[in-house]
Amino acid sequence: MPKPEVDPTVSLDLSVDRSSPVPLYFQLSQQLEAAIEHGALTPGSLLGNEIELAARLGLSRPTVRQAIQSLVDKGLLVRRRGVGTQVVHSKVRRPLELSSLFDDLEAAGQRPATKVLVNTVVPAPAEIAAALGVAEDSEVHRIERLRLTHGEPMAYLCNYLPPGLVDLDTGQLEATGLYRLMRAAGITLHSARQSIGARAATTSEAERLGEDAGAPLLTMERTTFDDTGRAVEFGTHTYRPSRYSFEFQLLVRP
Amino acid sequence: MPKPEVDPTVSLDLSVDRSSPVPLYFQLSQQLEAAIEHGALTPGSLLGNEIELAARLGLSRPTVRQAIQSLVDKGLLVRRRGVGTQVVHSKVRRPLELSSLFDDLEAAGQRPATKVLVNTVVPAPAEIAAALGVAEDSEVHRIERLRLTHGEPMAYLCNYLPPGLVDLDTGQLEATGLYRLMRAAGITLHSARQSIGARAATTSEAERLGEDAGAPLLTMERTTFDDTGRAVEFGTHTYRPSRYSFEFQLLVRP
DNA sequence: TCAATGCGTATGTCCGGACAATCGAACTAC
DNA sequence: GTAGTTCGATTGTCCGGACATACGCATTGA
Repeated sequence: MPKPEVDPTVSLDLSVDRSSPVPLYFQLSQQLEAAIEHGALTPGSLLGNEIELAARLGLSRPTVRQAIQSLVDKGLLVRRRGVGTQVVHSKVRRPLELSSLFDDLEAAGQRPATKVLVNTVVPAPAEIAAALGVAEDSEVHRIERLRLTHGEPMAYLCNYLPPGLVDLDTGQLEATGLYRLMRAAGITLHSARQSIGARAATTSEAERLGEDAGAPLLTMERTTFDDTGRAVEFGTHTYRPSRYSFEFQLLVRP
Repeated sequence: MPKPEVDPTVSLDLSVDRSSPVPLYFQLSQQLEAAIEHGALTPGSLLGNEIELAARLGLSRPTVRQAIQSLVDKGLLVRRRGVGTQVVHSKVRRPLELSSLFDDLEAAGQRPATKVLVNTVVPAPAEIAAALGVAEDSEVHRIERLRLTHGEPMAYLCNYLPPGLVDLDTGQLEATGLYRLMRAAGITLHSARQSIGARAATTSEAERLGEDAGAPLLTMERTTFDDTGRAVEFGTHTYRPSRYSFEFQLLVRP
């Protein structure tokens, strides 16, 4: 007969600093997340009821709930009415984020390099104008980049940006990623509409990426919006499927 | 000189039914979402401050905040301290959900058809056993399906499931999607780890999908977890890129 | 033996209030 | 005229309590 699946309640030492400007619920959620990451809270273990937890920390229940809720939203915890809150099993981590290729590679220790092929201003073609929500033939930035790892080309990136948003210095573009430049320019990235497909490489694409003509390529088209809903970037990317694939984690919206 | 970008506060008739079992915050958020979808709340318009809104509806501010917060989480609204809450510009809609190919096609009016090629029980190969978190060579379900639209093959789906979770009737598999069967069996889908790539079709793959050998294929590998973190499904899918691409919307986690 | 009932427990929902932090605009001083 | 300041408006955070609802388990009944 298998053992019962619910681990016992775990008790660990949590504390909050009321003099800190960091919100209390955030302090708590960070400590809980660290405990989960660190293994102090094992998958399946119960978190102990909210009332008692609040009392132990000298917080109110709404504050504790807010901390727990943020972790539920991240997919780290599951609440069950009448049962309690428990840590999700398995190595289900890292929800899907609006990811930057540059950051992804750097996080993977790949030391990405970028070669800027084009950095200019052009009149917007119809399709790009529609995606960015600007007038056709109005001026937009156009940058083309080759992203390399270990000296080998990995992706070809073509991006369009509305004018005046960010200063596109070629040197900076080669040193860091586009998203970092945009964030540094005070743009709050909010959401993106993506489309991922595949197709056979044309001759020029193949040449750029060091593949044979007709080889399969992974393609991605993306329009990125800031927090007011303005389109701030449109890009078409092609990846060498032998060197890159999209990996992400989805959460079901309740 | 351009006009100021912030539209005036919009006032519309909202109401809640206290006798309904539907939570008040949910009633409100649904009405607001409908107003946004319907166009009564135009992009950029301010929602009016929370206090006054609460008073007008006879609700408390926390309840109103909960309603608004749920729409902020969905990406429909933006809060700005000292300014107010406004509707996001643009047609930024539909966040990314853990999607079912079957449902996606049906929503697109494609009338999907499914042909079950294999529906059997096999000893789990090492890779599948690891993904599902079961012992190697323990028994797992294996189903292979061909998904067609307009009589043409569109995708080849190979899935593995742990035993005992859901009753895999071939007739039902041809009539509906796997996720629907799982939900109907009481499984609460929670998250999935996906990997999307591309490669050239092998001879047998090409034959199955009606492509030429060497043609580019879009590939997807997915492990799905339920709300306790158990793996409940592992699948490898191949799509004809001329007939399918992945489209989704990402939200940035604040 | 097995099903129906009741109870404790935990989360879900909701209230009303308080103060802090931040933004934008009007205002003031130079 | 311009720069800095003040101030009103609005969301952000937090409290303490109340009742509703659902789940799991033990008890009871057939």
